[in-house]
Amino acid sequence: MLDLRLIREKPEWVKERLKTRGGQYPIDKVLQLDERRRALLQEVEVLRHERKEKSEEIGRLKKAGEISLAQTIAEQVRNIGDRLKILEEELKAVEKELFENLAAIPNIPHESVPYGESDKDNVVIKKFGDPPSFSFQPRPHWELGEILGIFDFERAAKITGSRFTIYYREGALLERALINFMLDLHIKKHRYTEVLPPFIVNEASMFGTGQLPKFKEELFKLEDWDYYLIPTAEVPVTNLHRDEILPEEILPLYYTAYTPCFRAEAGAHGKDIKGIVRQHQFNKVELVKFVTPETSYEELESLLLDAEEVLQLLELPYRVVVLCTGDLGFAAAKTYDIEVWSPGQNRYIEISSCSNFEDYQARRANIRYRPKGGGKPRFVHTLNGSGLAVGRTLMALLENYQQEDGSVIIPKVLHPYTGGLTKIEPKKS
RNA sequence: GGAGGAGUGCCCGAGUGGUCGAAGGGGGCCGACUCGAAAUCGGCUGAGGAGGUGUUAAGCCUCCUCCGGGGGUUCGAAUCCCUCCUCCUCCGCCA
Repeated sequence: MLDLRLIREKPEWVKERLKTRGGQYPIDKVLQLDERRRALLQEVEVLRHERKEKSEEIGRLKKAGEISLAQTIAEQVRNIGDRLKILEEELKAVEKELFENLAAIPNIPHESVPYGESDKDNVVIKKFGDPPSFSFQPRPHWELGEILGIFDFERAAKITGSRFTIYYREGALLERALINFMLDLHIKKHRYTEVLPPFIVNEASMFGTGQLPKFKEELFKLEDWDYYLIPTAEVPVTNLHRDEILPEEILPLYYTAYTPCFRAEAGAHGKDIKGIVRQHQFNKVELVKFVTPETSYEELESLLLDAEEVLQLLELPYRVVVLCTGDLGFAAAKTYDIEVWSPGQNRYIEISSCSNFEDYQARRANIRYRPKGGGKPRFVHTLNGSGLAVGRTLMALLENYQQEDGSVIIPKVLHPYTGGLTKIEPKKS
């Protein structure tokens, strides 16, 4: 949520900055409702004050035994009450509409974000490693999965439906190894605090991070409950501190969480239908930070490096792009995507998204901190990034470490997590 | 799932229709005492919003809202009624 005061004071600047995202946002509507709200509020407050004073007067008169005078005044106050009721209802309606419109406005892109209309305008800012060269035609991971006997899409479709996968043996082991490897790296080396949150959250949490109300069609909702399956650990972890005032001394807070993620993938028909790239359920290790406003852009850079290190240690080639204004997510002010190289599909595929939300989520979720030495609470800045999407990491690992016979070498850093397994051999059958 | 009990400020805790944004205590901050500290004494110490003053600052002033959430009764609600949520105790069930 944007600061209403900012919109009130610099409407033209806000409009101009939001124009870079493309799309239409109800700034004028907000301004108009804000004005109406304040006019009504003043009227209401005058009446409330009058009612309060007269009610107190009645109390005094009754105590003094002036019953009939008290009744006369009570009659007057009833009239005030009737008028108030009408005005308060109108005020409430205006506030609701104002809130809804304000909540529909996305975050303002940071000034360092390049202008652009779509993902084609994103800018590559760094590359790590070179795509490996193969003496044979590298296979996509779903073919390797077949050879190795570690994926089962058919039975997953039977049990649930499309876009679900079953992992067997080394596939399941490797997924588990990757989760533990990533968590250990972030916990021990990068000093994040491990969290294992609920995978189902309520509506207020979804609102806090910006998934609701606008992106409902991308979520799985539990029938007859106002509960949703999380699309990312960002939701429960950022909402850890919803409606809290944190002492500045404990900032910055770093959290890492492994969770499954559930996404409806509405509007993705026909996209990435093969393999494990786009699933309704996938595993992810997430990084979340709560920081002071002054440090949030440095924190974004270090968050990105923390995520990148996973790929560096796995020796998987990747590049980092900065999302342009037109491709930026709703709540983000700036986002870096990490894209890993897929030899089997001959393209870079997004494996992490690291964003600074500034105070946009903090305002929606009411997450503040008390400055050192006291003073008014201020909104924190929140950040998060994948560290990393586990399924896609497994995909990259299979494709980049594949051998001609379909076997796959397991990189050294994972050996402590695979019980000594160093290579996956083709299934004998 | 059934039966009871409870939710008040940073924490504990009083308040059951009128001047209560809320006694008292703890904690924290400031000051006095002290070479310094402890103890003691004094003062200050919730959040949000609207308006005024001020350089669209700090500060100051006036007012409104908030005693788990929402709704209602009343001239007036922390206090009465309804409803939802959360926590605790007992029973049942269960991994």
